[in-house]
Amino acid sequence: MKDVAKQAGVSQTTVSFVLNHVENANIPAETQSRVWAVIEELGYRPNAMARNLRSNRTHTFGFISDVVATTPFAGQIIQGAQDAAWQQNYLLLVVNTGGDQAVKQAAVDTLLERRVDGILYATMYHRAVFPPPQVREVPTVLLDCYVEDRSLPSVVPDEVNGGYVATIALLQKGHKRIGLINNLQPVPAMVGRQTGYRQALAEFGIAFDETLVTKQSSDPPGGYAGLQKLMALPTPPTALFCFNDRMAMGAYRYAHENNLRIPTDLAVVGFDNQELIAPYLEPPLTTMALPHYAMGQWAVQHLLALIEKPEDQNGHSPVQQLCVCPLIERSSI
Amino acid sequence: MKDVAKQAGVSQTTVSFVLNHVENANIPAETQSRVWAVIEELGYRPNAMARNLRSNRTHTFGFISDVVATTPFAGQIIQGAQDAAWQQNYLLLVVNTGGDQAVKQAAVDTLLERRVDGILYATMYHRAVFPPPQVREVPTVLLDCYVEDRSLPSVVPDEVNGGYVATIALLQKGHKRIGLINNLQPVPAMVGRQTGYRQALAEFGIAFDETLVTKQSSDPPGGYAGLQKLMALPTPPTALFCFNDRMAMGAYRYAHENNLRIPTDLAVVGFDNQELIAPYLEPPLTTMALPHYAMGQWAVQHLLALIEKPEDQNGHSPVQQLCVCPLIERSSI
DNA sequence: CTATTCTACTAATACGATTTACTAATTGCT
DNA sequence: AGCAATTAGTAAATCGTATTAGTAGAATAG
Repeated sequence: MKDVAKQAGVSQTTVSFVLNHVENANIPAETQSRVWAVIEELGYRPNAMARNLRSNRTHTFGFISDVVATTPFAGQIIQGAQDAAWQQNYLLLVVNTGGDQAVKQAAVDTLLERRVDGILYATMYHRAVFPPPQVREVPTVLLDCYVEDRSLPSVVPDEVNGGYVATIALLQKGHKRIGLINNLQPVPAMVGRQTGYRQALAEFGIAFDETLVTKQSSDPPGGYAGLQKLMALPTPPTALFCFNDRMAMGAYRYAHENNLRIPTDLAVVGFDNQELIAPYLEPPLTTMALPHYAMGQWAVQHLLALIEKPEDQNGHSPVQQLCVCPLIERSSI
Repeated sequence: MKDVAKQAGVSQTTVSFVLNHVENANIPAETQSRVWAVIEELGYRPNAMARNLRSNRTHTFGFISDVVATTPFAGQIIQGAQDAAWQQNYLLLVVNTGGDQAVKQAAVDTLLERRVDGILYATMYHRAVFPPPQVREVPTVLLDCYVEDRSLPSVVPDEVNGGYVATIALLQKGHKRIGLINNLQPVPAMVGRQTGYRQALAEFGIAFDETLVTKQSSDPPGGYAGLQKLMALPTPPTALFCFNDRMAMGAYRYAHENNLRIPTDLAVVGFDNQELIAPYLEPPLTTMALPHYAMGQWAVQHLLALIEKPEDQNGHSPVQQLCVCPLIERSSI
């Protein structure tokens, strides 16, 4: 910067002013273009560290997650966050902890040392978390997770609505007996989707039949076993809502092996819209998409809002945002 | 730091010395523990920006990629890089360009402004790239990609060996007619794997039969069509090597529909070890894994080497590292 | 007993920006 | 013409650390 100043015949202060487009610095256009020309000529690149040190802003967010970056499930979370951040001239410092509590702690410490302007704390699937307390030293938003006492802002999929929409789609095709192959673990997705399922049934005046829901491991074998069990019922279902696409994959297998035609004999809707599975099943699977990209975006935008106008926050309890899961229609219902 | 110094009754310099475990500073153990105690007490956290500014090292690498973070294909690349970096006290600043050249340019500029110690330039799949020339201002390694003139170090999968190993696995089971459903685009993976396939055949004294290789789109329909074509041959193959698991998925479908039992009537080996597909096909698919994690690790380690001892590099042309693809044995051969 | 080395520190500077407070020259207004 | 306001800048302080060059006193060597 000193060199630029010398070469342009101005002070270093002036260079800083033109570089930052300072409004009331009264630098005439002519001088400005002279400075810019020298900047170009010397290939000057401002030093972000010095700038950050002085202005006490890094334009960087920490992105902490268990294993998000790794999995085929939630890469879009990062993508959404990154895109939104990039648009506002922010960058993401990502660290995957692998679920290790000590690493989580160390990660938060490192990020705070580096003076990130905020923290995104993400998980691979929707669940409760217990982040290290230091995250509260800086604006933080939870991504695809939440704390029990809701003392931090969070964004998660609207599981209830997801279950509702999926079931409604089946009901609208005239189905009256709809099986639900749910997850074993009582995670929010499992509980929420079943709630939505019941809401939809109620809306169509159909009584909830406990025998139509079965809990299985959340993989293809689970889906296979689930459908097997449901088809053994006195009045088997004509439609099926699976907790996820992998289970739907197993259900498909059972259907094929037992000459059940999809969607004629059995309509199927999945969940997750797994890009490697759903479109390629035979027939292509109708399923609910998780709004990973949108959640990532929302998290960054909210973080920015918290930073720009913290006063908006005053008095309100931290936002707990729900993102809707869109129905992806293919050919299985 | 000043506050710590005051409270501990020493100079700021001394605090800095104990903080950094400076060897020949002759700070007696007693003073050191006094300082540490105050650090603890005040909850002092060093300011990385100031430190970086002074020492001109950020302990940060830029990770630029087209869409790596996003895809279910290569998330492990990031994971490997991140783990290796974390171990050496480095963090990753990731930016996904979405393949846009202007964004790529801007990304490099931003990272250089932030004075990253090095750049990792990654792609979703093995191919040639043309990174912005400024990456050369700082140590850079190409990840899962390379430049035509080999003027930058790179690490990519050993495609030839991969094709070779896959084919050998089939040959060792006694197969003599092995079909190859390859990709349409002449990418390194397509060319390399076919080369390996031919090498393996040659080693077993089997003549290359052009009619046994077909090029198809790299998705399940492509695999389906490919197998269909091969089975129409006068002497159809008894084994099949697919360019990837998704094509193998399509081949499976054709096999099932035509009462070809796997592996009895037809042995199949895929490529990619796609975690959502390969283990869940019926029977589980034997396939080649891409060494994404290992490549990410290697890239970071090489970057560190370039930084620590740049002199090792003198005279040598940039390393072009190949990583072997391990065979993942399941039940399809 | 003096000269040297060692121990345990500290003062001051530099890293590369941003920002505040100031000034000299010009312009505007009555 | 005389004073205020505006224009076009600049000097200097500051952000929080690392590091160099030193220093006062104690220990050791000759």
